[in-house]
Parts: sequence; structure tokens; C-alpha cells
Amino acid sequence: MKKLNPELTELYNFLTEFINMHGFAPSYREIQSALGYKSISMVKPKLLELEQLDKIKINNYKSRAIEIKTLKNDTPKHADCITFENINECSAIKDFQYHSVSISKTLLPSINSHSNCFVLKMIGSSMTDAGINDGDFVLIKSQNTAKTNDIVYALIEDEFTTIKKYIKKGEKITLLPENKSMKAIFPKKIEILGVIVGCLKLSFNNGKN
Amino acid sequence: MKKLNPELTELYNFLTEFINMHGFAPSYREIQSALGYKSISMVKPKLLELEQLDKIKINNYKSRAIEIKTLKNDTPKHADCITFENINECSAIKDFQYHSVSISKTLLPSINSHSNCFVLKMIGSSMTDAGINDGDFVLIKSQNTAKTNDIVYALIEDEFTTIKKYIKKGEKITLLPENKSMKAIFPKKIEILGVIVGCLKLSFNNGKN
DNA sequence: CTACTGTATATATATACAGTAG
DNA sequence: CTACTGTATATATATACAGTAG
Repeated sequence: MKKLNPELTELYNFLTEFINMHGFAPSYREIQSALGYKSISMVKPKLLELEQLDKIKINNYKSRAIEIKTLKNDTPKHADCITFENINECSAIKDFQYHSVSISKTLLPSINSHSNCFVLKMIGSSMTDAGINDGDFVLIKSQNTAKTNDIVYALIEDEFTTIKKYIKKGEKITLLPENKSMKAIFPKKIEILGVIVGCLKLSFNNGKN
Repeated sequence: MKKLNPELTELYNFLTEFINMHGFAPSYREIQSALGYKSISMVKPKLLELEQLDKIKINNYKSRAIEIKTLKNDTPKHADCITFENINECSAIKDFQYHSVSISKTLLPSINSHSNCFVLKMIGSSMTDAGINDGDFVLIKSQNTAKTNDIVYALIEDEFTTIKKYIKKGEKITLLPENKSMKAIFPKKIEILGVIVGCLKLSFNNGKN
């Protein structure tokens, strides 16, 4: 990122903040007013400077059509990402702050854009042998079926939710913790809420096992 | 997410895709043309339907000023996220596909928006005891200093890059693998390239240790 | 009546350009 | 000359509305 002078930095920041806040770009008049230019004629030359520095793209003769250029042109746009947002409906898994995690679709080709995905904070050590530790953020694809060996997020006996490995042999379902010191569950009633597709670790203190 | 009829779904998808692709909204004429409406007069009524369903926000009399409403109003905008993009400069760590990972700032309050962050794919099992396995995506904050016990990404002897735990006692620097079966490195020359702040796991096959 | 079409028009908006200060 | 100001104007764009099909 080349350095901008303070004036252009202010303009650039205004543009990015406006676009992030509104979802569309400011008009030249709005730019003039926000930056305190005495004339609207100053807007285009300043924008051209930013464009020359490859910070923005001006679409001539189009209204509110300034684009912010990302560092790389091949950066996936939002549409090419899968976003996991948290929900607040889990007994075993707390933490009510808002979280979101977005990753490139290329990282999870199995997920299509119609999938409903969410993130939960893991509580407990029942899955440490699968690399999911207490405090990790678990990325879940919402679905109501699962295959053997999937790691599922499920509602058990209408009572509690849990994250375990799903094993089905004939009609018998086993939920296996990935932790040698813990016991398997043989649920009478199970509702699969989702399948774990990823795990985001932001602390490495619990990682030692 | 309430269900939309196919016609409104098509319109909604066009709007989101256009905005994601261009960074600004389409004009009414562009909408007419894309959706095949015979008259531009059809655009506003259709948009109003979407707005009534709380899918978009129309800004009357403003050009290209349609906003997509997110599920939650408190969803962090792009500005509130930290984005890790991959780079292609690492001997020990391959994989040249483009990847990006964005997470809410609330998840990593220690990182400010001026930090340069990137993502690398982990190769090898030298950090499995810290929960970082072969194939995991390592989130790195670019910086050239580190504290004892940080997990660093560093260039050693001007020859190779590695990910290890950083220990400094007086002037003596030790790079410790988090894997009992591997040996520590005592580098003569070390250049710290970044500190590991997170790890994204998208496969659980290697997680068993 | 509903559900559109087609076009005129008002408004928003970017651009052009003559003028001015230093 | 540069670096602006101020304003007129062309263009982009959303809106209004009379007309039409069924």
C-alpha cells in the first residue's frame, strides 16, 4: 500500500466509510461537502489523483459509481465468500457477542451459496482429538441429515445440543466424542441441526493435549 | 429469511450480484434490461415489493442508491472485519490458490485496522500440539518483532521460512516445535515475518494425534 | 379493474468552462 | 503559470402519467 498524503487519505477514508456505511458511493456534491471543498469542481481532480494511485476506480458519467480498489484485483468479492454468522440458540454453547467469519468459496467448494451457515463457540473438551478445543469457533453448515463420520451439531432427546462424531450402523446411531476420556452417547431421539465444516482457533493455550 | 417468489428472487439475486461485482447499485434502466422488463416503469413497483419484504432499501430520488438489507441490522460491515489474504512467498508453505478469511474485529480486538494480515497453508506436523495441523490455514499478522511464547512465522538463516514457538532468553533465541517428536532450532539469523493469531481448520482427518 | 407499456419530464448528478487569486 | 471558485450545462437517472391489453 503506497502512502497517501493526508489530504488524499482523508478523501480515501471518507469514500470507504461512506460506501461501507451506505452500500453505495457518495455523489460529487456529498464529497465536496464532507471534505469541505469550496467548489464542486475540486472533486474530480482529487478523485483522479486517487485513481492514478490505483486506490479507486471512477466510472465516468455514472452517478455514485466510485469503486474502491482492493489490493489485488483478483480478490474475491463478497459474493465469492461463505459467511458464518453466530446465532444465540444453544444450551451448551454460550457467548452472545456477535461474530462472523467469511472465507473464500474456493476453500469450501462443497458449500453452495444457498447454504445457511453459522458459527458457534465451542464449550468443553469433548472434541479435542479432532482438533476442536474449548473456546474455538466452530463453523457449521445448517442441514438436517448427516453421513457416518460427519461431525454434527445436534439436539439430543429434545433436551440439549452437542457436537459429536456421527456414526450410523443400520438403525443404530452413535454419537462419539473425540476424546478418549469421554463416553459415547446412544440417543433415543436426535435432531441434526448442522454439520461442522470448519473450526477457527484464535487461542493456542488450550491446544496442548 | 422469508421465501421470495422466483421473480423477486431473480431480482434480488441480480441486485446483490451487481452490487458485489461493481461496488455500486444498478440504475433502473440496467435493472429493466437485466430482468427483461419491457418498460422501465416496472422497476420501481418490483423494488417496492422487495423493500416491503425488508430485503432492500430504496433511497428515493437518489441514483444507484439501492441498498441490500442484511439479515441482522447489527451485522458488521466490511470495515469491521479483519481480512487475511494469502501471499505466494513461502518456501515451506505451498498452495497457490487464492484464499481469504475475514473475521469480526470483536474476535481479534488486539488487531487494529492498519495491521497487514495474511493467510498461509500449513505444511507439516511441527505444530500439532498447538492444534495447528498439516493443511490448516494459518492466520498471520505481519510484524517484525515477537514476544517469548508467540508462535512466529520467520525466515531462518536467510534460507527457509518456518512456523514455530518463539522463546528468547537473554540474547539466545530458540524456535520450538510443538511436537514432542521434533527438535528445537537455534537460529544464527532470524527475521520475524509475522505472528500467528489464528488457525482455520477445514479438514478433521489430520486432527487426530 | 389489474398489470402492464411507452414516453415525457423533473431531478440528481457529473462535467465543462470562464473567471479569479496569488 | 497553478490551483482553485462559481456557475451553466449536458447527461444520467428516477419518477409521473396517459395510454393499452385483457
